[in-house]
Amino acid sequence: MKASSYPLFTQKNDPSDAEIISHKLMLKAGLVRQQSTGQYSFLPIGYRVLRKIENIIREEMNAIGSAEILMPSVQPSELWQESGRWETYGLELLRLNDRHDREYCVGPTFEEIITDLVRRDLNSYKQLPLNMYQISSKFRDEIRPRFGIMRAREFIMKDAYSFHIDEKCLDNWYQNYKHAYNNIFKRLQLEYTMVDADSGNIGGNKSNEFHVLAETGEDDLLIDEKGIGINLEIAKTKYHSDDIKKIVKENNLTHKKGIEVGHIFKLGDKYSKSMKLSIADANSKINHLQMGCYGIGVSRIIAAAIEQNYDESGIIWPKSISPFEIAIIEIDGHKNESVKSYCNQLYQTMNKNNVEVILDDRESKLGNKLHDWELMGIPNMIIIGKKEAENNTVTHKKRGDTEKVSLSIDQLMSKINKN
RNA sequence: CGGGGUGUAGCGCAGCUUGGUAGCGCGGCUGGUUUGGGACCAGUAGGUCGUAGGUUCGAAUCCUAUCACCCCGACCA
Repeated sequence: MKASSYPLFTQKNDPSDAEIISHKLMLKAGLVRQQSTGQYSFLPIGYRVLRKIENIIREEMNAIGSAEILMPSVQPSELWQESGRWETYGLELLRLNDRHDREYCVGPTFEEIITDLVRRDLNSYKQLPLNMYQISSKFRDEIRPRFGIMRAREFIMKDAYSFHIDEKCLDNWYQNYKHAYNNIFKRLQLEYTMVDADSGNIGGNKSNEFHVLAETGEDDLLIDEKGIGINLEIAKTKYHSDDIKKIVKENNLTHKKGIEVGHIFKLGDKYSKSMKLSIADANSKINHLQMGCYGIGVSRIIAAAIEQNYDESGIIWPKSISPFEIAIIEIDGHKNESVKSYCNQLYQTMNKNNVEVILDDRESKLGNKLHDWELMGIPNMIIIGKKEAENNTVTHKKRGDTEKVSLSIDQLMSKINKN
């Protein structure tokens, strides 16, 4: 990509309607723009980050044998009436009618759709277990959306569903997903924790939450040194406050704030029962299927990652989700043909080596360009002017470092390949 | 839904109390001088002041209604 023909939307002034740092920086760095309350468009830089996160999730889902699908987001009321949630889900469910006055809702979650999908096509227990996931927008008509993309009405979620002949199989797969989730959050390079949790409106009897730790988190967590812990809200329902104090002392737990970015549930037969999804097992005994569901707030992870990684200059992306690996910053290329062609050459080399690079060939001053790429959080900046073009070197500056290092192109490439 | 607040140029804001037909900074464009961390000078474009109605000779300003957005709370991934 070349910046001269790539839509960037950085701003110099702080946006007025943002409170928390991630929201401010996402607007300022031009990752998103608000469309209406709780709804955002992803601009090129923001969408690249989203895609990076999606791909990590995809790889780990595929690795445990969960298959990607895509389901329609406008869902008929009949299925929701069958599960009982047409009544119980409340105002958060956005309902609408089509031209024939048939009732629909915009999917906040997809248990009904996938249960219906599976019951139509499942013929034998031998086809089990089934594991499928999708990455798509969900709509929840929140009472009060806030903090930008953190609590949006329309957001991107990965939702996986599993179907099993018995609880033992569900338990195994629950562990598989747990494992995959740990891999995902490790690869995202975020400081996170997994806690026991309540399963809320979704139902079932066992669930775990994954939280990214950040000051601005909305959840209160009690965590030990290994980063394992419990959601305080859940602890309160299970224990008396005196007992909680005792547990905190005995286990040396500390209070931290978390942003919930993942939640996995054992649903049991909640949906298979209400929606009549059953099958004969090896003994010809008819069983309701055991189900699990596994969510990750993909778009929320962007905000969570920023809450955890920023400084006064802007975002500092973990390498795994940075929109670009490297920004080549050309100094006055429009006035200096040798600088321009030298940059171009380096840019081509990087492209050939599959380095995710953007060449800043805009007619703008060095300071402005550096400020932009620091704001956008690009981990590596390569500065090239007359000096570098003449000496066949590059100047490398890492995001967050103050000093700049002069390198040969070979040194630079091997440095990149090492990472 | 209860409480608080804000809508004026692409972004950030002033003007409103005390009505006289809109201004500042940043950004944009043009020209020149600069040039290795947000340059300077000159010029220039861009707003029916959220919307509708009312009061008035005259409304960004006063009154009424309405919409949108932000923050706190209940709720929630």
